[in-house]
Amino acid sequence: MKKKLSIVDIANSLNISKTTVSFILNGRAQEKRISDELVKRVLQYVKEVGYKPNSLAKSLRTGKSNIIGLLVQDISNHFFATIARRIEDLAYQSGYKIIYSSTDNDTQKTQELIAMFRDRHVDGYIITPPDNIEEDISDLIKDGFPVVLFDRYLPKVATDYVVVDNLFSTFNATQYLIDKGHKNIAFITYSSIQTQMIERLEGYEKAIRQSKLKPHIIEVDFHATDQEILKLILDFFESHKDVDAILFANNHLGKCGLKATRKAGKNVPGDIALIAFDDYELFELYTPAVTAIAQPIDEIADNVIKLLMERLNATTPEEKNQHITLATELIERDSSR
Amino acid sequence: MKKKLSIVDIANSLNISKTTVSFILNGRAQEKRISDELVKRVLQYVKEVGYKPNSLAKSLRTGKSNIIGLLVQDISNHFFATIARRIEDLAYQSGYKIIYSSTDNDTQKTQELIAMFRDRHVDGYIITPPDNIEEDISDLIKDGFPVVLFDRYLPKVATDYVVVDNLFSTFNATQYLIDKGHKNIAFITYSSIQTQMIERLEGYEKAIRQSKLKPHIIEVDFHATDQEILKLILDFFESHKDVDAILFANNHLGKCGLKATRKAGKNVPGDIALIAFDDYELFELYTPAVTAIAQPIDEIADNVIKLLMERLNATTPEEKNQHITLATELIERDSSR
DNA sequence: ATTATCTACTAAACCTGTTTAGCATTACCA
DNA sequence: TGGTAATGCTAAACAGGTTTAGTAGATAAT
Repeated sequence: MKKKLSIVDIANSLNISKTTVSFILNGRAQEKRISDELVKRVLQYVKEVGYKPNSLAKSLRTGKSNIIGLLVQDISNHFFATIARRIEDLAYQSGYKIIYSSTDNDTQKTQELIAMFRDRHVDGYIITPPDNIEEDISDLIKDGFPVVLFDRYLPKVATDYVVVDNLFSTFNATQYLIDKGHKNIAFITYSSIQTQMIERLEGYEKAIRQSKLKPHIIEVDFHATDQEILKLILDFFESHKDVDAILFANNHLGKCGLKATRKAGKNVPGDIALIAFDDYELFELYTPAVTAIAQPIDEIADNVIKLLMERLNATTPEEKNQHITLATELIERDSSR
Repeated sequence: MKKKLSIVDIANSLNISKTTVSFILNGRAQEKRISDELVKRVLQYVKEVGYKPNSLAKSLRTGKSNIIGLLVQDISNHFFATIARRIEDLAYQSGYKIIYSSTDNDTQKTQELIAMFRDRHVDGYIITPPDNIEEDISDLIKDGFPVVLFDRYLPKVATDYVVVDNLFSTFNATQYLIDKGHKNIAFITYSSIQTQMIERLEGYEKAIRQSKLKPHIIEVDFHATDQEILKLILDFFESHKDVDAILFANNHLGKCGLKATRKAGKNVPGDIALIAFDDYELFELYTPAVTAIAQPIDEIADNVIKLLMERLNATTPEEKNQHITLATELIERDSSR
């Protein structure tokens, strides 16, 4: 095991001060009037022996880490995993590393994770905020950390965010079902105060209201197991035999919905039409293929990173916040034809 | 913004030395003969003002970080995402945080990531190794870092690992198809020198050989796109009309296989029976439901963490390595009936 | 000749903890 | 009473970088 070299070793080997080495390695040679000849000699030697500065020491002194903290609701969920993956790649290209973790929508866990990230001197934050986290996020911002939210935002917190046009998406999907002649359209969602969920509900309600139809809303507890969700939906089928279409507020509910319709022996779309929010391969390959509201995953990731990089590279803290709302796409498939 | 407290602030406020504070906070009060009265006073005050030691400074001095580096092939793949999620939870319970990243099976990227992890003073490593990474992993081990591999292992590197019984799994699945009367069973895999892939191929070949059947093996390049894989399979269907069963070497190939059989208009399992390695919800919900070799995801994660924790807590470096091989389960569904 | 300016560096402080070595007191013992 | 041991705590070194403040010597300006 070759012992790791330190900047002092480099300085000693070249008989110069570690200050000089530090200046050169940080590109401040010109500014500090280090001769070109010495710069070349140091760079050459450093390359030769493969010296890499200890980033802990660096972070300790500078307060910067070149690390971005990414907090998603659940990394094992396809939507978040894919976005996380792309964010990771993009950040990497800009010289940043990512630390990520799942919040589980658990406020306390999120608080602990934020504390850990702060402690680790993370440079910026990308977060899908759980409930009641406003204060912690505000503190981050107050303390000058760049924060970008996505998927949802916090109305009471002024910060950058990237979301999709949830209200229009469900309005449009519901209208689509109405246009197909469906009269009893149900909406299955989580009971949540998060913006994306509220907006999706509003979009549904707006379309239903406009057409003077009767709303059917099932709210599922966020911590309900798949079994419980399944049972809830099956019970709903029992008590609402007239429902002829369902809109699911996210991919997980959609998946449970598929299980439920199958178990109930419903013919899709003959007996009942289905539309899910957030497309993924299951909906594409399922028989019959499921109509879905596809979120622009790559675009979301691209914009999140773009906003964060702008803030990280800004010399003065930008005062006004940027809010990006992206369009979704209704992908029509067999389940709603 | 309240400025972050340092151990010096604590010491000054209490008019004692920061050494004393450090000893107390690290539970070395008894050993260092600090009076119980003072211990109580310090602990009380620290709690009161909410002081948390700066972990960067701590890591810099001690060389320990309470962070585990997790390198999986692709975090957006369901199998890895789920394992990563569970590993994260388990590590968290033991007081460790996880930094994870995707290797993409790219050797150079993996080397860079390992360098970054080392640099960040990560305490231990969990890795699904790509090709040609033997030397880097050996270096880690030589330098005393706990390393646990999973999903595959490196025959030339002596370390702990957790894998499944790949050979038996595919042997068993192939035999299952043979018992059903299939005569022309194909195996679709990646051209890979990784142990898990080699073993899966061997299991298939062994069963085919025992029954004196003719092997049909398609090897797909790891970097092939879904489109290319699809085309390859469709071409294979064209040129091998007699094939009546396919075993896929992993979930992604299985997914492409579903698309292919659908596109080719094949009746499953009438025309052709399918079995996929590595179960997930798509296979469960697809019509017809796909028979799959289910890996014990939770058990894999549990054992990986168990092995790593044993090494992390060991006072002396354990000489002999532990190799854990877990059983898979063949989940019979419609696609092979 | 003296002062100012510039060049090319560097010593020492700093970031925030941990760890080593050691220093007063008091207690104990012969 | 003098020597040893135990008690209770601390100063300073250390981890490995960055940054501030400054220095020695050469050149230019007054």
